[in-house]
Amino acid sequence: MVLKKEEIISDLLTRGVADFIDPDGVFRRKLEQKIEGKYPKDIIIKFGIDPTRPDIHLGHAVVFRKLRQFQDIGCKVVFLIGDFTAQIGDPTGKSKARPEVSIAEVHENLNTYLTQVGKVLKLEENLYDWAPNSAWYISVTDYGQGTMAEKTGQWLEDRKRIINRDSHKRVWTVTLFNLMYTLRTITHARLIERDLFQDRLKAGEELYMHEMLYPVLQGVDSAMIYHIFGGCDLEIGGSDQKFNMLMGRDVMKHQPEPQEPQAVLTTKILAGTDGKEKMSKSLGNYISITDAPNDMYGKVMSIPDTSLVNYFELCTYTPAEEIKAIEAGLAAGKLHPKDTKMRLAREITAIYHGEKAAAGAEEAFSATFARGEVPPDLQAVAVSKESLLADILLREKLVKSKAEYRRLVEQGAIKNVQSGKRIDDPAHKITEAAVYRIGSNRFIKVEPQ
RNA sequence: GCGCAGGUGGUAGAGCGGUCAAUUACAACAGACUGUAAAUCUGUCGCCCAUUGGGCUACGGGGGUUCGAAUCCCUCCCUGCGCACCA
Repeated sequence: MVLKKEEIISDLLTRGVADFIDPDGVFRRKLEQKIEGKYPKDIIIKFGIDPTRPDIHLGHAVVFRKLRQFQDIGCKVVFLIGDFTAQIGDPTGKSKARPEVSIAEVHENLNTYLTQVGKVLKLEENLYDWAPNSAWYISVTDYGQGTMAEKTGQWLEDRKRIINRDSHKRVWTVTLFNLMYTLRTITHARLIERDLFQDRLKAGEELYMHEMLYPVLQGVDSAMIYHIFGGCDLEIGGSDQKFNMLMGRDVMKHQPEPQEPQAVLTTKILAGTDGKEKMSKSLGNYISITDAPNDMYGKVMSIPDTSLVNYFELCTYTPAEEIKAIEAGLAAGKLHPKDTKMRLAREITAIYHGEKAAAGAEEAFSATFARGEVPPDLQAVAVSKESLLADILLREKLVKSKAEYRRLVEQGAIKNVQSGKRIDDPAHKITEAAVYRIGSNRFIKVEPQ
C-alpha cells in the first residue's frame, strides 16, 4: 500500500488530532521534505512524560500512536522526563514535600515505561532518545550535591558522546540569569490568560508563582532540547497541554540565539469504557495496554455503541475512509453494532498482543458471553472433598465475604454450568468435579481430591 | 500563633443524644430484558454466625459525660478560610 505524500501528511496531522498549530506551514514543509528525502536533519518530536511509574492506558496510547506515525516517516521522538518540574509543579495543597526522584528511579521508571510503550513505539537510537529536565535545572536547585546531580551529570556526558554537535557545548544548565532573560519576554497577561488560571482567579482561589512559572519552564525544556538535539520541531501532547506547549514557542523565539519555534499538536480525548468521562485511571474506566488479551477484548466490548467511531479513529490503524464507511453503515443500520464492536475489539487487541492472541480472545469472548460457555483457558482448582462452595470462593477471592456469597446465592447468581442448575443452598458442598459460574464473568473449575 | 469553618461508608453528601450499619445520589454487584454492552425495571450493597434472629466493629485519633453518642464535652492530628508574625 503506497500512500501519496499528501495522504500521509494529512493522516498525520488530522487523524485523532484536536489542534495542530503550525503558523506559515513551517513544520508541514519539513515533513514534505523529509518524505522526499530532502530534509538533511532529524525532525525532533518532543513529548513530555511524568517520572512516575506509569500504567499506560489506551487514552495515553493515542499520543504514542501518533508519535509512532511520525517515526514511521523517519522523525525522531524525544521523551522529556519532567523529573525536576514534577517536584515543584503540582498545585499547592495536594501533595506537598514531594520526595526527590533519583535519576536511578527515573531510569527504572523510564524502563517500565518503555517496556509498555515499546509495543507502539520504535526504540532504535536514530528514532528515539530521552532527556531528564533535571539535567539543566539542577544549577538553580539545591540538589547540587545529591545523587540526582551526579547521575544527571553522567547522562550529560553520555549525550556529549552520542550527539556530536557544537550547539550543546553552549548551554548545559539553566541559570537564574538565563531564566530571567527568558522571563522578561513573557508578560503577565500572556500567562494569566490561561483558562485554568482564569478559573482560579474567578473562583477567588490562590494562584502561586511556581504554578505560573510552570508553563515557562516547560517552554525552556523545548529550548534545551533544541540545543541538545539540534532542533525541537514539534511537541505533542493531550489537549490539556495546549497552553503549556504554546508557551514553548514564545520561549524559543526569545532565546539569545532565536530558535525556530516548535509546532504544536494535541490529540483528541478518548472516552472511557463508560462512554461518559475521558479515560483515566482514577475513574476506573480505562483499558491498560498491559491488560491480558481476554480482558482487553472484553473491556473494549463493554464500551457503549456511541463510542465506536471515537475508538476506531483513536485506537486502530483502520484507514480514515473505512472509518467513514463504518460510521455511515452504523447510522443507516446496515452494520450491526455488535459485529462492528467485535472487529474493533479484535483490532485493538491485535495491536498490543498480536493477531493470534486477539483471535483467541475473540473466541473466548464469544464462547463465554454469546454462547454462555466456559472460557477455554479456565484453570482447575484442587479442593478437598465435601468442601463448602462458600469457603472455596472466598479462598479464591471470587467473593469478598461470606455475606456477599449468601447474597449471590439468594439472587440466583451462582450456577453449576454442567447441570445448568442454580445453587440455592448456601451450604452447598462440592461433591464432584464441576464448573461454577458466578454472575456473568466469574468462573471457577473445581476438582475434589 | 490567633480566630472561623470542617473531617461520616468506593465517591459526593445528609444526619446533630435513642427508631443509625447510618437518608439520598453516583459508582459497584446480581436478576430480568438484549446484540457483549448501554438504557430500562427489580433486588443487593460493613463483617461474622443463624431459619425468624443474634453478635461484633465502624462516622479523623485518644479520653470523658450519659442507662444510651456519628450526634454533647475535653484533647490531639489533619484540611480549608481569614488575621497576625516574619520578611
